Amino acid sequence: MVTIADVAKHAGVSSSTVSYVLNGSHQISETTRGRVLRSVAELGFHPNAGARTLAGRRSRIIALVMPLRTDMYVPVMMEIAISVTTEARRHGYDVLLVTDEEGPEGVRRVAASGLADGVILMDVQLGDPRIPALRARGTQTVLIGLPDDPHQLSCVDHDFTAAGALCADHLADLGHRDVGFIGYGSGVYERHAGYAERTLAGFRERAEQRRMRFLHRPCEGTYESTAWTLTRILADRPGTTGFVVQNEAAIGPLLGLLKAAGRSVPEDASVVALCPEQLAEQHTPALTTVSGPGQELGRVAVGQMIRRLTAARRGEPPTDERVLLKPTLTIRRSSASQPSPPKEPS
Amino acid sequence: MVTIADVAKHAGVSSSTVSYVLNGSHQISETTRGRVLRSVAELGFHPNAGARTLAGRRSRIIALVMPLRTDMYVPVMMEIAISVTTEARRHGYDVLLVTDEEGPEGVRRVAASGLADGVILMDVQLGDPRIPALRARGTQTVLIGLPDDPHQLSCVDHDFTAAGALCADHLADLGHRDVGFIGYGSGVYERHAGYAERTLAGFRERAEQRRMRFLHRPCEGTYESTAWTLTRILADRPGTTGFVVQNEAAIGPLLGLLKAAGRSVPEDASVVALCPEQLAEQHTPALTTVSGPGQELGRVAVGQMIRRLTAARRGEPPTDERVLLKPTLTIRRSSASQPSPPKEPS
DNA sequence: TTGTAAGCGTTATCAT
DNA sequence: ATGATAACGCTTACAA
Repeated sequence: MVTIADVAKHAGVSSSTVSYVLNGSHQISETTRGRVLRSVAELGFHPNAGARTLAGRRSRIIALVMPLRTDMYVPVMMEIAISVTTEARRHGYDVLLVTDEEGPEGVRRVAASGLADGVILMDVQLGDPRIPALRARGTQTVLIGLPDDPHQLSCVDHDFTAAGALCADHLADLGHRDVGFIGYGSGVYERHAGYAERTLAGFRERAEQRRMRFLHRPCEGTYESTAWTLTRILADRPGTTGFVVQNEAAIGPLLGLLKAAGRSVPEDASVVALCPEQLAEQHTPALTTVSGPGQELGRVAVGQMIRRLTAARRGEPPTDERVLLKPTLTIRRSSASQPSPPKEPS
Repeated sequence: MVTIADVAKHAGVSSSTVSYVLNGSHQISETTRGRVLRSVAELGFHPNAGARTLAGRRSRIIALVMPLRTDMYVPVMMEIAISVTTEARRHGYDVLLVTDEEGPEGVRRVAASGLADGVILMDVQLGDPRIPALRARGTQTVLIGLPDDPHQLSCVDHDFTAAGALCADHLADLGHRDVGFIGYGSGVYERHAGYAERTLAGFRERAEQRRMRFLHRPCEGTYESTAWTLTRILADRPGTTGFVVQNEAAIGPLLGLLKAAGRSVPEDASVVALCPEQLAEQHTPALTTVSGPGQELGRVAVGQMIRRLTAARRGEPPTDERVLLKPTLTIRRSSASQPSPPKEPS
């Protein structure tokens, strides 16, 4: 194994000088700097991670905690994991994957052992037990998702409220008066998953402002449950012409069912999907979507973490940032204006 | 921070004794063992990761290298990542997520710095440049996917050949004579992705044995490409009654198109999907599938890695294991026997 | 069975 | 701008 001492000898300097060059922690003359760097390359030196961590009191590792539960859309989680990893690398950090199978003890372990310098938590629940544990330790924490109490941590999430509102606006703009909101399975609402509740709230408020009537129905996403959901909506409000779908799994079934019911999209019914753009073109007709920037979530989270870590190292109090990413409406072919609404008394 | 010395003092023993208890590396009397463990719990001691790594010359971290490219089915990658992580934990290891964005340099860095004790590579390509780098360093390596040269490493994969054969057998058993194989996009075959080629080869061989005729057509998975693929198959072989779909994205479109074409499933056409069980029930009719155990892949890979690491630590040469996981045929409602094949001259 | 002490390879402090 | 040197907290021979 080639050590920093080997490099120092090869370059004819002391090992501290090598360390300075590699960490940029001191001013070093261009001459020696060049010599050191050449030696590093020539010998193929890779600083020992354990020694660095021990001596420097930081691991340059960020822990990313993933939910085991997968009612969240899996490709989205993956996208976040990858963007977190690549962004972390850009800042010289590596990412440790932690599942919450270990529960709160897992994050405690990686934080307390100094394995990770900070923790990014995905899919935060209301009253999440991991958060007090991290706060107590003073561990730098970033949340993807919004907590009840954002004190002492940073967080970033999609602006689901705005996403819901955007759906409502779009359908209202098109002249729809009665719309159905096909949500996630009821379990998701029972756990008070923030993304589901906020989307619905944003939609509800805007729908009311725009004087649309709407029915919200949970849906598990199977063909049968989608059929049942659609049937109920159409039974309760036969005049429904607009649909918002949040459960990705229900999109395919819904389109099939509408066609089967003789309602063609977008002529007789408009569908707006709350889903990643990527899925939009896989359906027929291509879906009008409201979606947030998936990659951005990971990038922003890492940025927040780096800032916290940097501040903490300088002895400054980290800033508790709170970012909501604006969603985008992309109009494709599954939504169209509702040409002749039956006249009704205002 | 509470150190091993604190624990030792609190328990009235030496720090090595604490270490022995925690690592199980020596016989320790039950009495002292109990006392040490109690002190550990009472003080909330978490051994410092950096120090352990430095002194023990191992990090207890396994690097998992994920492909950035996502033409592989994303939920499957996620499933592997999670099963690798949870299984690694059961053996006292953590998992470092590495994307191959850094290229071969990434794995080199992680291995050479001692950040990770071993590397698990997903989605291996023929002639993968990362493998020689790892081999040269003597880094313990496990592949998920089959390499051209399995020398000095272990590997595990689904038995795609068997999966292809299973599809052929099932359709042959049902009496189908003409079948269409709807594959991945042509890019996948051009890169010679092992899983695609092996599935097709297994299917082809068995189909020939069973005297079935078949057409293989690549398919990008969009509705349009699926329509085009189906049209071509039916134009070339109007008598086609069986379909094998490997591209998950094409399943939904295919079912829709068959229905639209007036061919009901399974009465007029059987569909067998090569996909995770999870997807099977989301479609109508529920899909007959041939699928491999997703979780198992991660588990086996970690098992292989642990064995390699253990052997290496003992100075023994690790065994180069090679495991292929048998797929399972699950008959659901999308396949049925072809009742009256038109008589043909044998 | 338990204790002593020598590393492990860096970083950081303090000189120069 | 560079160099000595003392931590950093644990593991592991070796000793007792």
